[in-house]
Amino acid sequence: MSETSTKYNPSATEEKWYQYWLDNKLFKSIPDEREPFTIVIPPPNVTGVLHMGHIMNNTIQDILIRRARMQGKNACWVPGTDHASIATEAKVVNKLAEEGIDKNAIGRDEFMKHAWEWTKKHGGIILEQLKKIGASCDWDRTKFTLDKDLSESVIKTFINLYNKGLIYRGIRMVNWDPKAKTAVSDEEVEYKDEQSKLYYVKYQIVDSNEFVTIATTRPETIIGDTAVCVHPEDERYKHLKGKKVIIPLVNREVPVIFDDYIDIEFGTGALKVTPAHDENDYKLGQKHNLQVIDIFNEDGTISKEAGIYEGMDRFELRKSIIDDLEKSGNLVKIEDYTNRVGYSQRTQVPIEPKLSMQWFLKMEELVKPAIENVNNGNIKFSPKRFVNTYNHWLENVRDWNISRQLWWGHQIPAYYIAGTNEYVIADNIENALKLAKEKTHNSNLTINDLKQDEDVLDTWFSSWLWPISVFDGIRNPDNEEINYYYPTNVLATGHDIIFFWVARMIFAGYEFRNERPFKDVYFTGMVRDEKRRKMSKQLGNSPDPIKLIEKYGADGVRFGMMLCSPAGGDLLYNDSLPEQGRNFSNKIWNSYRLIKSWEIDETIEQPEHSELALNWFKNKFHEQIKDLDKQYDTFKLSEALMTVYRLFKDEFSSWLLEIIKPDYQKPIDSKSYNKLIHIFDELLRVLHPFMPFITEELWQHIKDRKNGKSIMITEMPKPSSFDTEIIADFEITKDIITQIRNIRKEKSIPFKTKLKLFYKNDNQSYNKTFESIISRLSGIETITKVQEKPENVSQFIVKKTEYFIPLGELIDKDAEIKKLTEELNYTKGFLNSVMKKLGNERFVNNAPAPVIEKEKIKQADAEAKIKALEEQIKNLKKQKNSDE
RNA sequence: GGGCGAUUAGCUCAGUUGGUUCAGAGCACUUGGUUUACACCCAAGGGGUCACAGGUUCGACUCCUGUAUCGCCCA
Repeated sequence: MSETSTKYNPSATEEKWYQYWLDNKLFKSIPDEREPFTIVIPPPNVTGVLHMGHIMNNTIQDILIRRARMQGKNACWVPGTDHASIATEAKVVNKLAEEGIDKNAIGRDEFMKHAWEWTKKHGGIILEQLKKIGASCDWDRTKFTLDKDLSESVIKTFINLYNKGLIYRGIRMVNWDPKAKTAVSDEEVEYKDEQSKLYYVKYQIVDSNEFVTIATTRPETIIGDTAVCVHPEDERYKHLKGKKVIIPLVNREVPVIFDDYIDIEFGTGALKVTPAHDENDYKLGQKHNLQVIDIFNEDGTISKEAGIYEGMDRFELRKSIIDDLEKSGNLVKIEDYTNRVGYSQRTQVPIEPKLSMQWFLKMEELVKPAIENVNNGNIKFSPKRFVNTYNHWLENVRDWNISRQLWWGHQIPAYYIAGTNEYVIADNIENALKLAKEKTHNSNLTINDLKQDEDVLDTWFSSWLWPISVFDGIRNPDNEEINYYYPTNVLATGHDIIFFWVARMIFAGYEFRNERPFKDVYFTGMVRDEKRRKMSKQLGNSPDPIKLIEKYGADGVRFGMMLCSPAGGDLLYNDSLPEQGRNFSNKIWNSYRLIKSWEIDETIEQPEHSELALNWFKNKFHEQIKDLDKQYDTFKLSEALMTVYRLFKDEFSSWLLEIIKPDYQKPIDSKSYNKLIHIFDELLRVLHPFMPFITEELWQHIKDRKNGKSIMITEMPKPSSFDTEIIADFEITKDIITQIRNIRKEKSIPFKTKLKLFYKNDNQSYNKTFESIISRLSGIETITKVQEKPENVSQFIVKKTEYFIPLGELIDKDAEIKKLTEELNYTKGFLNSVMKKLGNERFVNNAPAPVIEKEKIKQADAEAKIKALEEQIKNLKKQKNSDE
């Protein structure tokens, strides 16, 4: 690209360098003697598209992996995708529906063909998009959770856990998604507050004209009622002991039962009991031996068992049944009521609690090492507070429903034996047959007598193995790769999947490797818009990341995402973020242009100011990268970026370059130039993890680089010792320069007009080191020490030194007096507060000596300053009077 | 209903074991600038009773208790 353009053009360089990195296999990792640094990507849904959350999450991972690589570690970032059972199946079902094809009509095998076709067509797009932001994944390692090796790992794991007695099959109350027609886990249910109604319905008591009134939010389920329950202590209902009531409409007689589970205060104190469709009712049903009537089909329509309303939709039923209850005179009243309704996370339809035959994984023992090792710090969470959430969940976790009534996924390796109630668990049908023959003692069985379970495993039952299975550590537990790369170093993921994924990976790690899966977990927040709303397609508030990259450059977008994403906190996105990133890219670009524009002259001496400034910057640089390392190590990446940003923009561009910059059309000495190039090189390296493309582009430009070389594999600058005094002195120098610039501005004195600077200080603390820099940056021709203040000067004080700039007639004495008086008053107030502290006997007696010492220094400084200010004001007033 | 966390400048956030590098950063804002690297720029500046009320302490943004508001997780 043209080096003369004042604007950096990202699109021209990004593709070039990404391809260069790929061509030179710079992302590739194979085990060697170096220390490994491993990250496994949170696998996005295979048919998903990149959104802002992915950008943030993967930028973080890329920053960490690029830094590790530059620290000489063997950095390995494993990419891949997740088959996302329910989400992908839903997409394929929809697509087929549009073509008029019904899933069940075509059957499992045919459906799977369509699903694979869909996956091949849409799969992997997201990985291509990740390349656009510069993700340095080892693409040769790309995995998919339905790959042969990963699938075998899942099946092997299932068999292993089954044989250990940790997996069982049984009828349980599950969260039923009537749209996807599958059970979902507790974690896949989202609860929402809803304005609904509380219906009061009266049930007639058998052999009586009396009624009992119950309150319910779900009148439609009364057709599945098998009891009415009241509290044993409730005086209102004691006479109902041993009685039965008649369910309206269905006219079934059911018992009145007594249980202290009932909340006497709620509604009428009488509860209808529907064991098939409510968790608590189910428990009551078991306790009191109640009949269970499942009134719903798997699609949410009314079942034959209900007796009436068969085939009606559940929402239709609610309307009908209210009408019917009203007609029959059983509806007493309706009240407004707010209750929480569970929705399926995937399909967003209300969940129906339903009894169903499912496979479960026992959690109790499995989670113990997971709790222990997070709490003892073997696995660190950033931010720490997520440990509480994590503990709370694990301590109350219920058995994991791992079966799904879907086809897209790992089919459960259970084989039912025809003519029996037996089944066997095996990795393939041949082995299943062997086991079946043993189990039944029937050697005549054939494959045709076996039928594999129709269900597939929960998607998370494959992703919980991800850090192990991508290195084939399940099938070959002692292979070189798993031994080298595992445990991984950092997991960077959203806190919304702490239970779904993070916790499960942790206990999987201990169960299958007896080792943590990662050392650190960095939880990211969610990307929201400025109004804190979630990014969503419906709201249209989610920008297309690819368009952003085109507009602001990948580096600009990365910069913007990292500018303010505290661990665990949400990122409020708006376009000014990548805009800042783009502006910064441009700043870097122009710094390079400036340096490259200079002609180098070997013969000229290095000016003093350049030597001093370069030496100062070296110290400043090491001070800053020490902070930087600390920020990285504590995962404060936004702060780390800010450190680098300010180091480059303020210290390097605004101070160092301004000092070094030769006069117009003059050459630069070669010594300064070479040092500056070295500094620029180091800055680019420090910047590289955040902004990989522009840093590569410029790194390749500043010197001749051999083909195949890359900033990616250079060494990250390491902090070394630095001189704090030089840094502090330079800060004072900046202060002086700023004061002089202010005087110029106040008096409208152009920079070209040279000024003289005088200073007066009675003590010896004055440091002359940076005088040449003061001269250069503030247009001062001489700096002279004086014993007495000269006349007609503008003045200021930095530390204990007074400075004067003679301005002749430009001096407005009244304004000077006013300025000085304001400062005097402030300093007096300050001294006052210090004296108050020192006058407090209890402070002097109790505070530690260094603290008191500091206060005394403050006192002395303030007193000296007050004295000087008073002197100055007095003199000015005297001069003013003599003028008049 | 239970738990966790927050409340600091107009906005988004830092503030590490109580004490002058503790009231900070970036953006935004105001003012000035045709200083030939960059207006996607430079320089300077204003702006906060650290949610509120108590307490501990010589001393509290920091520790404790309570109140209010908000957010998240779980039932």
